[in-house]
Amino acid sequence: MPRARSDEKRTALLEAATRIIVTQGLSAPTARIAKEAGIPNGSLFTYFETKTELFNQLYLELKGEMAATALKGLPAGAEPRDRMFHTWRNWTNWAVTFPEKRQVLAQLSVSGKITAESRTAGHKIMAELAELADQSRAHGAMRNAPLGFVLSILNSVAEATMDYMTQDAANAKKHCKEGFDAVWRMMA
Amino acid sequence: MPRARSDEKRTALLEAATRIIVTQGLSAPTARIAKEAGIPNGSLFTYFETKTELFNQLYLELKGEMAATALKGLPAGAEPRDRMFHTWRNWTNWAVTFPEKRQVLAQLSVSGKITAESRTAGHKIMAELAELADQSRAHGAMRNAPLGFVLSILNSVAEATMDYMTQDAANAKKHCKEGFDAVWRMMA
Amino acid sequence: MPRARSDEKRTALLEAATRIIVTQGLSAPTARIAKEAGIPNGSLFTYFETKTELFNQLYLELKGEMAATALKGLPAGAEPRDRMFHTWRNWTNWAVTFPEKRQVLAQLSVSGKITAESRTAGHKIMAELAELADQSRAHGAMRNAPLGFVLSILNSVAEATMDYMTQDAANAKKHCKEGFDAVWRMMA
Amino acid sequence: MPRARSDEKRTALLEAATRIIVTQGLSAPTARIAKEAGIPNGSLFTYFETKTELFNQLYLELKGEMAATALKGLPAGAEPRDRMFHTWRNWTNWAVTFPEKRQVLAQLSVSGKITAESRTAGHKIMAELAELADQSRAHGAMRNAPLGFVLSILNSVAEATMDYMTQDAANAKKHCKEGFDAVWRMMA
DNA sequence: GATGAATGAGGCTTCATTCAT
DNA sequence: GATGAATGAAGCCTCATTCAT
Repeated sequence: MPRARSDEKRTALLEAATRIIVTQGLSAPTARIAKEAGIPNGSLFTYFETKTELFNQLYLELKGEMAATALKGLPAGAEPRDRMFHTWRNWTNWAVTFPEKRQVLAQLSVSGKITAESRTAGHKIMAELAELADQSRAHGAMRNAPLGFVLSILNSVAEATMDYMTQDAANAKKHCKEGFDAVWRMMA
Repeated sequence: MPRARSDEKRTALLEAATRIIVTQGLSAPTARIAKEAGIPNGSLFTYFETKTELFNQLYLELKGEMAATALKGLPAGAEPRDRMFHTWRNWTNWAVTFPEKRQVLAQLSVSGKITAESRTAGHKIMAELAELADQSRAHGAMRNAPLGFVLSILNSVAEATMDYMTQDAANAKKHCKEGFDAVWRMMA
Repeated sequence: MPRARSDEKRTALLEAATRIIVTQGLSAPTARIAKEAGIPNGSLFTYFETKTELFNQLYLELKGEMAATALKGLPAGAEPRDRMFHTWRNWTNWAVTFPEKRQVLAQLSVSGKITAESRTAGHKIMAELAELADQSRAHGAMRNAPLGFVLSILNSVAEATMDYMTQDAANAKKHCKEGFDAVWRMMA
Repeated sequence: MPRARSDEKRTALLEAATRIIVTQGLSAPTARIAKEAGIPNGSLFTYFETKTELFNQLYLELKGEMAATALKGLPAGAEPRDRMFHTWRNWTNWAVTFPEKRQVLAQLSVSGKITAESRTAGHKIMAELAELADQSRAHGAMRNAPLGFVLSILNSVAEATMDYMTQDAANAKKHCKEGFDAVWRMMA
């Protein structure tokens, strides 16, 4: 694929896709996405070879943004628990602030359209978070469980927490803390 | 007296749908499903008014089977922890034994095609499990958290556990136990 | 076709068809008509071999009712003009009283589903009216025009009059008279 | 620059529709129409959003052509009667020359698929003819009747005349004259 | 490169009619 | 005879992708 000319348009397309997918699902027509981005339908394929390719790039984009947000300002020398909580708070806040992004990421993840390469790349993006989790559980109850399992649980409790924070936004902070405490009890 | 509506065909259709959706996703053609069930395409619509209706009924069917399996043989007088574990084992085993059913249920759940009515009915089906969870956390760390939150976490850890049991079937039993211990630590 | 058992059901079907066709057009499903008549869908075909056959019989039924109403109470010894007006009034009043019947008759007439036999039969039903028209124009301006042409004009002006009477029901009587005067001027 | 929308194809589609509707009625498949126009089935929908939209545009097209033909070469300073007759002759001749167009226009008119907008637009197209009729009846028997009523009658007698001209083409000219005389007697 | 018209395979659903019960 | 489930052909429309301009 030749380097796309305008990065602006690429971004516009990705953002439009997010907005459209939230309301119409993954079966939303590419033409609809292009229109939302203010770009002619045919041009979408100058930026993404296929619809699937668009999905994969969007997946990576969202995952990257999520990870970057989660790890932003991570206190270097702090205790594991504090570092983990810092990340947890950033992470869940991102999800509450951008519920559409989270929802689209979830849809893409189960779509069957995300390639193994994308998933691997996605994991790499989350590597730092994985390391953090590994340190956190190093002396705890799950010290001998497979790390993948721990991460999977961590992730799923995070999802449940985000759900609750979104649903009951007034007490978001409290649910965030509760979720974290639960996770910490479980793994550390 | 005309031919009576055949429950066999309905079931055949539902089972065929499960098999086809696993491999082709929710966008699988209704004609493909009908063919798999050995039934003419038009007849699918005597049993389900629309494709979406088929999805909703399949969702309820699977959820029902899952709940029934989870609660089967629940020891009446036992300790909460034992009752909970009994259920947990049944539940995760069902998922490992019928990975396609689990996968389809997951796909349906995020599809945006499941109506609020179906979701409510689905919750009702899970009511007994909810009660069990409520008793389990009654004196534990999450005694004051909203029950919905607890259930959500319970469910998401179960999902993570099932993933791992399926992935590493040789140690399924161990992962089942680990998952349960983690959950119990969290809520009780 | 064997003589249908119940004339009541036949009539119910014909009346239901009229009601349904008004709102849904001739492409209304036979099942919908049967339902409206309170009769099982398959049974419709006990009374009418095909949908087209139902249309043809309905056509004749409506045409017959229209003609019978138009000629009811025709004063035997009166002047042609009076006889004609009597008929005209009955005719247009029928249309205003049963606009659905008139509309359905119109739809059927242009549908391309009415057989030549039905049309011929329809003309026979209107024969008396034709004779009346023939006498009316016998000494008038159209005395040498083909009778068919005269009838065609008579009919089309009647249609226009009915439209106006229906549209402006408050002055129906006036429009009825105006229409008749116009026709009379034209043919007599 | 992309391919420009081709007016030729649009016209081909409209003409094909006319030909097909004459023989198969309004229920003719869009695919059949596209094929007749030598255009792929999907492309029909780049020119007309829906089948109904195609019908509405065809209706307006035909009505426009009819009106334009009727008023062509209208003698500016002539007597009302002459102006009216000029129009009448053009009008009925058009119908005899293009019986399919007339028939299709009739079918569309009663189809229930023509929107109120289209009808209004159709009336506007006929506005000049309406004015002509208004002048013609200004001092005649129908001077006090609602103009709409007069137009309706004018139109229906025209239809009857066209029928007869088509049916008995050898005497078309005579029937044309007879029809006009009848109308003139009626309104002027 | 940018544009948007063009394509045609394929999907969901409808429905007249038949026929098992 | 009465019933309503069964059938499968067919219709309208959608849409990812291509390509003429």
